[in-house]
Amino acid sequence: MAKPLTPRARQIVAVARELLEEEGAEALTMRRLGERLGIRAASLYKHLPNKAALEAAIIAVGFEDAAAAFEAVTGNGTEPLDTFARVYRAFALAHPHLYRLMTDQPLPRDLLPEGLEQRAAAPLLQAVGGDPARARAAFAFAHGMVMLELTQRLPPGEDPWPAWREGIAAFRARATTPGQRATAKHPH
Amino acid sequence: MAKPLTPRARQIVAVARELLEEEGAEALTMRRLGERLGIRAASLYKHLPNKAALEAAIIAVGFEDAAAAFEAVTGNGTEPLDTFARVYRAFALAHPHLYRLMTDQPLPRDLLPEGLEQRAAAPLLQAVGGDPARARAAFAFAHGMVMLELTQRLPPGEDPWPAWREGIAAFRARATTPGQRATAKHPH
DNA sequence: GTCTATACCCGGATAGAC
DNA sequence: GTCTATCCGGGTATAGAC
Repeated sequence: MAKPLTPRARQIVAVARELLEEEGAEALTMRRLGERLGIRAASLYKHLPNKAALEAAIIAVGFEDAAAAFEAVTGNGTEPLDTFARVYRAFALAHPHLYRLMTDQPLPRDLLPEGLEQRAAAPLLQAVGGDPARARAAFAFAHGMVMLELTQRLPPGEDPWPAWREGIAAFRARATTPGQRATAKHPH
Repeated sequence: MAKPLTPRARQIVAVARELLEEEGAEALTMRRLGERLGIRAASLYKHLPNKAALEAAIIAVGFEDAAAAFEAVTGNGTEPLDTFARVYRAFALAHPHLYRLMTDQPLPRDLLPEGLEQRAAAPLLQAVGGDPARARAAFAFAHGMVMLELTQRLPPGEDPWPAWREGIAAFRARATTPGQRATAKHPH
């Protein structure tokens, strides 16, 4: 799948990422990208087969960056789920357009390096104790919070952290699924 | 703000919604909409000022439908948060393109009827017991789960319900925010 | 590896006649 | 309230010369 890129192609992808991050998804066109590189849009096709490949390459570096950000803080002694949430949020809000490109559509898995998805997902799975369903639920929460922030769905000017704390606590507090009502387990 | 629509404009919006739901956001153009109505795209501007107004009107009816769906099941005896989750998910998956139009961008609040947002949000606030932070966290979870499903981010072919149950349980189990660790308050 | 030229398609919106 | 004609912009991508 994921064909390796030439050095020149990698450079083009790096500039494309800048363009995306600075001006948004609508600005990411072959023409505008050519402008930034000082060449014509047509010349790009000597380096990348089409726009989908360009986007897939940007997505791939995005996941690599995100995975690296997680790995940089694992095992630093802080509470794992809290740490995950902070790093996840920081990444998304620092790169909103990149984040949306990475999450808005089905992953072009056939154009992505093998194992990249798992690598990026591993820290959360560990943070919630290894249960995949719990990990997915916590991931949905984090993704949802970030999207609400990016789309300005929270009341304007309000601190999002109380909601973040609620979610972090919710996915940390219980050891396993309770049968029905609030019969919280005591840690002992 | 939200100017009232003429009956003809309402009909146009209804057809536009069909077009969106059946063919997706890229298909929602003034030309294609004109085709469905048997008129030219230019004629649409006699009824609606521009495309933004058309989208805002579609969003408004979407929220009205969603609010009605919640209100149809409130107080029917089932567990409130579970009920909310099921109705929320059912709406989003039944109208994926509409759902994304409603959530992908900041709300055009100045073009929407007064109070509509609150009306749609009320059922969840009640379901979590009235705490706004908790409600936002639970909403983020539901929104995130739906988006993961719509963007096919969950492992293909896997049942999403275990993750839904985890989240529902997570936001139901605790009574309030613990100070630091899982020192859940007892309901008394 | 870059260029020019071009094909082909699409979009939102306005003016003015009827 | 509909039409025609039009403006002006944008996009991906290919062919072939240099």
